Formats: sequence, structure tokens, C-alpha cells
Amino acid sequence: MTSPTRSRPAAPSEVLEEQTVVPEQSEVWRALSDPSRRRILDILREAPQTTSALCSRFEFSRFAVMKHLRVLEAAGLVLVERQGRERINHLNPVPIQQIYRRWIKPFEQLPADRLLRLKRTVETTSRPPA
Amino acid sequence: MTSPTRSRPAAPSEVLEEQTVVPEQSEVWRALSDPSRRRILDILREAPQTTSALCSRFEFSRFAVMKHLRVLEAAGLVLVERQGRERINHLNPVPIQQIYRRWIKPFEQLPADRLLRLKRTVETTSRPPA
DNA sequence: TGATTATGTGACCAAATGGTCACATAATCA
DNA sequence: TGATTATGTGACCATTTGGTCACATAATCA
Repeated sequence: MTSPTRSRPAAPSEVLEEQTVVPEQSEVWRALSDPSRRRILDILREAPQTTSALCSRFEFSRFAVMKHLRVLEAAGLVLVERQGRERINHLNPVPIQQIYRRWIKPFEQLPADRLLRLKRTVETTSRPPA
Repeated sequence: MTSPTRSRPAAPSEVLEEQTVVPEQSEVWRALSDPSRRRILDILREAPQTTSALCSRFEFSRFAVMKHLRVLEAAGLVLVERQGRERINHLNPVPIQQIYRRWIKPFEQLPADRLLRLKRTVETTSRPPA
């Protein structure tokens, strides 16, 4: 085994911060990184769906959808309710909110002046040396 | 595939507001899906860094860092300022804010009662059938 | 009961991804 | 000028990933 990078044991020194965070936020990121999975979440946002109902809205196979669902479930983004032989997939927005707290919010608090300076310098520098 | 996305002409257009869709929000998601890249962004949030300064904070090679930077740049998450032979990498929070508007915010507006129902049913169903 | 339908599991494959290296270019300093 | 340092490019490789399929199990319906 030679991929210690994926399961980095901690790296807490850097990643730490205002954490508190989820067991593995990486899973949430990974789940969200795929367009099909984001589409699934969008559909699930309208209303919960059985797996096959979900499949009917995709062009690829049911198995692909199931795989995506498993990833989403592992990330906690989809909660599964069993009803007889049916599997009803619900959207769970909580992990996304955690992402927000850990990531989006801090970035919104970036001092505005730094951003402005940045924008200026970038514009200046990206101008062709004429 | 020859990634035409890379040579985005301007950037100021995106730095603007939440306007008209990002070129490809997929790129932002992909960029954010990797732990190393998120770490880079975290570092950049403290202060802009030259590439080599950035490298010194990672265990893997400079080339890997550069690749990550390129992905981040393509997603608009990192803006590059040239200063002599140095390349100073700045964090650009705008794409993350767009992600927020497109994704997090709508999910926060999910009707609370649906969530509650969901939670109840999940708890009920996941209980062993006694 | 048997047929049908909904979901789950395992093997498999092509493409993308994260990492490596060697080499090239360009700016700075003595 | 030459040496050093910062960054860029291309080839390469192992692993992961998104997709396929065949087959298995379980619940519903006639």
C-alpha cells in the first residue's frame, strides 16, 4: 500500500482551526464534486425519490445511479428510508451547511481591502506588456 | 481534451458579482474536492504566497503543488500576480461565494417540516424490526 | 404459487487524477 | 558574465473513478 495521502491520519495542524467539523468532510466534498451527483441532489431537493424513479431521470444505467447514491449516502447527503421493497432517498442538507460554516463563511470574512488590492494588481499585471 | 477553459480571457467579469453563472462551476467543485487543494486555499487565506513558499509547506513535490495551483487557477479560486520572476498566488473567494448562492443557500431554505418528517421516518425505519 | 418488480453485490474496463521525474526558460545576484 | 533561484512544460505511472454488465435477493401482485 503506497497511498498514505488519501487517508491522511490527521493533518490537524493545518486543517484544524474552527473545526468541530464532521467525521470526514472529505467525503462530502468528493460527493459534491461530480455533476451527476449534484444533479441527483437537485432532484432530491424537489422531493424524495425512490431509486428507480431517480433512474428514470438519468440517461445512464441504474447501477451508475446506485453507485452515486452510495457515495452520497456515505457522505451523509442522502438519507435512506425503506418502505417495503422500495428505497426512498431523501436529501439531507446538514453536511452542506457544515461545509458552509467551515468554508464559505470564513472566506466571506476576508478583509475587503485585500481583495481590492488583489484585483488591482491582477488587472495591472495581466495587461499585455505593450 | 484540450481544456479550452484554461485560457479564460478576463477574470474581471467573474470577479464582478454573482452575475450570470460561472463559466463552469464544475471546475470549482472539482478544485475543491481535493484535500491538498483545500489546504492550499487555507494557507492562501492567511496571506498570498509565492509558489515556492507554498511548496515548503507541503510534503510532496513542487510539481504537484504547481498542478494543484493550475487547477485552482482554472477554477478562478486562485489569482496570480507576477512580480519579477516570482508568482504570487492570491486566494479569490468569489467562486466560493457563488457556490454558496447556487447551492448552500437554496438548501437552507428547505421546509423544516419535511426535514423533520424525514428524520422521524429514518429513525423509525432504521430501527431493527424487533 | 409463480411472475414481476425494486434493489443489492461483484467483477470488469476506459478514462481521469494525483503524483513522480527530467529538462527548459527567465530573472536576480555576485 | 556566470551561478543561482523561481517558475514552466512534457512524458510517465499507479490509483481512483464513473461507467458498464451479469447475477442474486426480496417484496408485491395475480
